[in-house]
Amino acid sequence: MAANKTLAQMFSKMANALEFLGENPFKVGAYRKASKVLEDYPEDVEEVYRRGGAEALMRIPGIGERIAKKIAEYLQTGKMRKYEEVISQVPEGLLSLMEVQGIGPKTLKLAYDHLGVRTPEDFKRVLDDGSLERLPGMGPKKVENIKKGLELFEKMSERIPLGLAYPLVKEIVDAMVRLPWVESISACGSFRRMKETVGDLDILCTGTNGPKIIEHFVNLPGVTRVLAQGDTKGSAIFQDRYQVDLRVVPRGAFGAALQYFTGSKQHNIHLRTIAKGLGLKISEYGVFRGEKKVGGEAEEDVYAALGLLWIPPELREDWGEIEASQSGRLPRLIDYKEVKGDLHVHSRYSDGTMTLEDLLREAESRGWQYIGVCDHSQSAKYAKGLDEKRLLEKIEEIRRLNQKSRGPKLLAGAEVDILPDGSLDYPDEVLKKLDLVIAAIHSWKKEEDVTPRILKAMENPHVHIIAHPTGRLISSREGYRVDIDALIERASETGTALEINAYYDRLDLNDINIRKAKSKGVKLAIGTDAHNLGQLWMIDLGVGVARRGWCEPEDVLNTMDYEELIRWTREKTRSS
DNA sequence: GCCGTTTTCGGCCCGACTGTTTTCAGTCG
Repeated sequence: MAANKTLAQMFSKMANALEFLGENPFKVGAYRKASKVLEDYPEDVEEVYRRGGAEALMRIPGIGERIAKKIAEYLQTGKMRKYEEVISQVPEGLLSLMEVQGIGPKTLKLAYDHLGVRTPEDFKRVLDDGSLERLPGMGPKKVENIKKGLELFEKMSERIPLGLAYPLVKEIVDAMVRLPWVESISACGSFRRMKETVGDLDILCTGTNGPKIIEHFVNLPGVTRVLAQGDTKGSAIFQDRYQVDLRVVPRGAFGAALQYFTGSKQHNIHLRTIAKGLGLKISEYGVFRGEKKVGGEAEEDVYAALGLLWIPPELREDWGEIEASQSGRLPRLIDYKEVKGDLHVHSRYSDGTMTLEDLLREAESRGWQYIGVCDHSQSAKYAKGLDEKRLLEKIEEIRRLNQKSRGPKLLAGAEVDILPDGSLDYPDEVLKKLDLVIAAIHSWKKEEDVTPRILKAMENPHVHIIAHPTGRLISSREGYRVDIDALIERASETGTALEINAYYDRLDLNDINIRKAKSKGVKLAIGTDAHNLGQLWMIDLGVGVARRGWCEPEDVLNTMDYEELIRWTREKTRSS
């Protein structure tokens, strides 16, 4: 998939450069769209091209004849003449400033033409020495705004893992909903879509006293800086890191505004295009036919006006959900409440802090039927992996507790290392005694392709699930080298489930790969990988990405009852 | 540059906000 990312970056840079050069804005938009599409495209374009040439590339939405040709040129020669030509006309470093709030192509061009600005350093200089301020169309306020934007950019340039923002947003919403003036409130944006990382956090509410609501908001505990405070909009930085915007809208427009601010941008553009064809206009204020408002209080209005079924936020990426809604083929997504247990946690036996009793109590309070206790295996020394003797002790304790428990049960499990030769870290006689076996790669050599190891592990009938299949960490590492398509294929053949590791920094598999796996009939298993009680809530993150991957209840093991699940594991072992 | 049950040409989502202007340009979401 490396080519997808590289090409996406090239087209994005070209879009910026062309915009700077004053090209037709729609051409700029076309490149930008192509970039976006490639970035999210679930298949390797190199593969698409190999299979069907430029023709096949053109079947990707947003890729036409010209861009397909450019992609083909790049894949064949490793170069793209048009790219080099365009980039050579602009100072590359300067354009990176376009990511800063308040700086756009026109401002950069102005500084470039009049002041000879060529680098970000040049730009900062003319910002400080007053020469930018004196140019036509500029002024003290604009300069001040750009300075603020730069400061903010340097401090918070990276996107935030969803799981870090999640508790904060819940807390803010909980605090706000208690105010007497607030009627309804909801987070929106990529947060509501459960995207694995989020940028700004947007919260929307209706109420009777906008100024009061905003005032309360910017004074919440945790606010370290107030960026804006008006009658209907407030913006604040929490904990020196999270920018949260709150908007108050009229009750009659709540649905339209929620739809609008939830996005994604591509999804909304697509909807508006359809609306236009029907002689309707959709905005954050409602659905309009001419001057007449025909809907907007509920989000469903917006979709209904276009002849569409309401689309769950997690699907709104313009990945085919609009077409699915049109034809009545939207998936019946797994619901957050349908999960009956967690399939991957660590107890005190290995490197967790929870006792087995803690886990039973936690399961009970969550209304779960089971928790899979999957401690590390013997070669995971760093994580206090269990040797066979300790493992047998653990199994015994679980059996004893289960007999006493009239409510939830624990599954005697293990997260077994896949050794360098693809064999497992316990012999089959031991694996046989477990309810649940999750196999995982935890150590690999740099540059090593671990695909053969995982494929071999899947041949073992005792393995039920492959843990965190790609090994990526959202904030810090790309993951090991692995052919995910081959994994999915073999998982499908052997009936092995793939994990959706719900730990906030993993979310592995991710949405795109989940959707691929689902389409091949592979079962998914959600596990939080929790090591303490404060991490089990992340199961919701796992369900969120499962929903983003179009999962229905029957695609996910965690929707099974306890007996059903045990039956599935035994069946899996027997039939492989 | 893309795209087509309104078009192979002529559209392309669209409104708010801000600041700099006296009617609009740039930027954002």
